[in-house]
Amino acid sequence: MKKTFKKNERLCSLKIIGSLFDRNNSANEGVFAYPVRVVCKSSEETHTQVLFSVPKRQFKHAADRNLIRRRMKEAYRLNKELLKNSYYISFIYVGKVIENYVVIEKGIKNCLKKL
RNA sequence: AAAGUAAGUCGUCUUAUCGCUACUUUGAGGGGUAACCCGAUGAAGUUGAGGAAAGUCCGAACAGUGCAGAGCAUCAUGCUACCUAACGGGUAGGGGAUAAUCGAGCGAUUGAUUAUCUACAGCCAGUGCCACAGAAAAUAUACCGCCUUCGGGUAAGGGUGAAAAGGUAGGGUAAGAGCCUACCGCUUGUUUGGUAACAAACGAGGCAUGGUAAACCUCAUGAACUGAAAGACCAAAUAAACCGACGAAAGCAAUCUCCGGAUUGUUUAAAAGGCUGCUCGUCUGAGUCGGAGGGUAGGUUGAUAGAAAUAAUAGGUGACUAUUAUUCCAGAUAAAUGAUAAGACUUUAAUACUUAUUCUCGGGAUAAUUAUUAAAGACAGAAUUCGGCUUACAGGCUUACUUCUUCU
RNA sequence: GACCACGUAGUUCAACGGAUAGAAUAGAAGUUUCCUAAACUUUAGAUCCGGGUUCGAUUCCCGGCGAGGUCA
Repeated sequence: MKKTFKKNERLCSLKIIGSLFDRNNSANEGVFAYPVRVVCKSSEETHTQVLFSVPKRQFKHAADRNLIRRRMKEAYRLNKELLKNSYYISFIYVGKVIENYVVIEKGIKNCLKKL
């Protein structure tokens, strides 16, 4: 499997995102490994679709949010062969400080292993 | 040479591997009669954040709505000239305030230099406010005082206060007072200089006008409103339904007719609505307004060749402008510029070596050079686009000024 | 992206340009009680920050900072 991350691997549909964050939907499952929280559900499509989110409440500056999102994206790109089935996944950063790349990669790896 | 201040300017770099955005070229194969289309999480190449991209404080472009027009309201600005597409921005100039230094005069006051600041139209159009203190805070009906012919006259003195009815000196007077004189200040007229703000000179007025307009307000100038979630096109979806309130008048003509009427057209009237917030006025006119609810919520465009950038020359004190040449320099949309490794550069700290200075000469302290190790490299991320302003910012460079030290 | 309002004691709110910035609660100390509660007495507490206008600013003006809200 090639280590690419193109447009069709990203989760863009507003409807699916809405259903993913609907608290009443029992199909969603959650996984946690510091500093990342994962909300996901299984999909019928051939590719797994992913979104990354960093809360504005914790990180005020857009430059910080961009940095964290890019590190998470990189970690997912290099480790996504760990996944067997296809999912809709949202990665949410819950750390209070900006962690370096090693810590974020460890968290993403653990999440993907649990799935 | 160092430090500080001000202005301007730059604001990390190189290589490798993996990956992202856009564009160009290519195309295993598939579809189609053909033109051509699709196209491998294909391949190759080029390209990809800022001086503030930020705050959203001003001004425009652009777009929509509206536009017979008039008035009012509302908002903004406010010394002068210029720059500019425009501006509440900038440049140059004028006036003013504060502080320091050096002067002139008995004094009131005032001249020069330097630095900093300056929302700097109008309280002789009107209205309001001016706590406490003080006799009095603006129409001085005078509290004490002074004088008196006992009717009154009088603002010279009265500790206050941010502010007290022009000031200083002299004359004058019953006591006083611009009542009079000189000087200073103020107001005002003329002339001269300057594009103008304004300045200077020569008169005139006895001074009438306390402060406050970042108080209401007046005057002048400007502004129609909304804001890319604007707007245009394509696709998809559906509901001309439901509930409540208000309204649906009359004439003529044509058609249909079960002769009761119904439909359509037209004229007048009218609920209501449009025309920015209001009024006048004006237009449309059989539906209008409100509630609750349903559906859709994808794509293309707007949207990146411009009041563009760079360089040279010319004009201007300057902001800036003109001409010529060259260049094409992000275009994402749940939102592209990243990760890892190695190296360079800069800064800081520690250790070691060497040199210099100094001392209580055991050694220590300070400064500089070199080497090694470690840490750090700011503020901050395009979202339609420009011109400004404001704010954040490690460090480097250039220019000017000031201060002190060393050397010549 | 565009736009709109707000900031006062620990908390919820007041306050014409005139000051010792007020009230209710919460806090602290004391009185009362065998102890606690209630009650009473006392006390310490704040104008988001920096400039300006004014004799004087929580209030007026400008700039920042913070925390909110609206839109198809």
